Amino acid sequence: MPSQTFNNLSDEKKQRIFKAIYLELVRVPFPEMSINKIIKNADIPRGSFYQYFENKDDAFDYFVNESSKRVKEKVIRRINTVHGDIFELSETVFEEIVDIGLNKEFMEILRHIVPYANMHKLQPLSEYIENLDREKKIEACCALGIGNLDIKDEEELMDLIGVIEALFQSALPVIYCGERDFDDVKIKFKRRLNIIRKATRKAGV
Amino acid sequence: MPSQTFNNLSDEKKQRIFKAIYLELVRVPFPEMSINKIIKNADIPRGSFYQYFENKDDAFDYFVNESSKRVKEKVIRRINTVHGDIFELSETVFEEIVDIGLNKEFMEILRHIVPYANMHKLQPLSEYIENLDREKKIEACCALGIGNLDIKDEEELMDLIGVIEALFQSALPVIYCGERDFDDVKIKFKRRLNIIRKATRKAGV
DNA sequence: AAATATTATGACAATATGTCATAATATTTC
DNA sequence: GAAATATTATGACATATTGTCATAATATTT
Repeated sequence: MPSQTFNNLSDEKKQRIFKAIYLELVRVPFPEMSINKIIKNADIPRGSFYQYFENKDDAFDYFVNESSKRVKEKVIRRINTVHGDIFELSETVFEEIVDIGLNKEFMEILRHIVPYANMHKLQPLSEYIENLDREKKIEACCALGIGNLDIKDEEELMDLIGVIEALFQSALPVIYCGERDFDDVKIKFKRRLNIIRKATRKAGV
Repeated sequence: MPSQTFNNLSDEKKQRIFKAIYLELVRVPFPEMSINKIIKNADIPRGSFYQYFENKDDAFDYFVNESSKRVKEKVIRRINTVHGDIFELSETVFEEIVDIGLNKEFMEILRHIVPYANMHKLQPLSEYIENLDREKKIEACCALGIGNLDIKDEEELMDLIGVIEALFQSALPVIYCGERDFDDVKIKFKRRLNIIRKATRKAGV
């Protein structure tokens, strides 16, 4: 974790450092990420870097967390627009993420990050749900349309979300690691999602 | 990919180098893996290493491929012992893999490898099935008990296997990255697996 | 045995990382 | 508002790492 010293920094400086790491990770994959290049990009002395971060991993962690925050927020906001169907939500979000691949710079940085990032950080939905309090949780379940599904309790809900997120996890690297046919990836994801959909369909509906 | 020069090497030497990489990856996670330590372990000069492998990644790739070969073979053999139930097969294999975590050295090396390995290489079943010829494929489907499931064609079969492998992918890092309660992990996997099982149950059975 | 191809070798340049003593700046205390 | 204390900044340095390359050793072919 970044040090308290780092957290105390002005937003401008923090932003500058974030941008510097970003630039470096557009250039090379994480294992080749150079602290020298980062401090040069951010225009801070070497010693400062080590006052802010424990080491390379720490800086990378910070960067991934910070970035995943933004994705997470996007998904959370989306929950309330695609009302009442967790599967439709998943499909939409997946397609959006795939389409990010159309942006060359984004594609490149994801290719340089995803294989090295702790996958847990890329599971925004379950983390979000788990951290809600009871009342908010029920609200979220409504928004996700859980009521229409054959799901008994909270445990089953988390399982369902876990399975869907596993599908994300398994499908995304395919793109960031070379697959060119985005439509095919989308269709494949949809088919797999349908298996889960089928499993949670209420009898007689 | 390792060079032809490397492939031409005697089995003894190849084995020595494999072991040297193994030792290094027991010591530290992939990003800190030191070529210096490897050549010292393997007792080969620096120049040789670079004659065998392009770079660090290349050596790591070789190591992961070589290792995954063994897991793959184990799974393939298992297909023919656990007859007629792909879900039971999955469950058994999963439990076995989790129990590997009981061996401290294994636990450590997996922790140092899994997060950095290309996950595709850890999907032995779909790769195996896809590479079979028509006749052998039907045979394998029988062994896996596909006939008892609500599956129409080859595409649906590959989807099913894909989903199950996604569950593996998503569950395993949990162990190798710190989770201590192995039983809980197994139960969670089983529950998720049951969702898929439910989805592929033939109507009226 | 000469010629050719393959493999082995380790010194080297270039670059990296993490440490540390010290300087600069803020903040608190009296 | 000056002294004392805490926080942050700084860059030289020791140490380590990577990938290259010219050359030596060994195998194989002619």
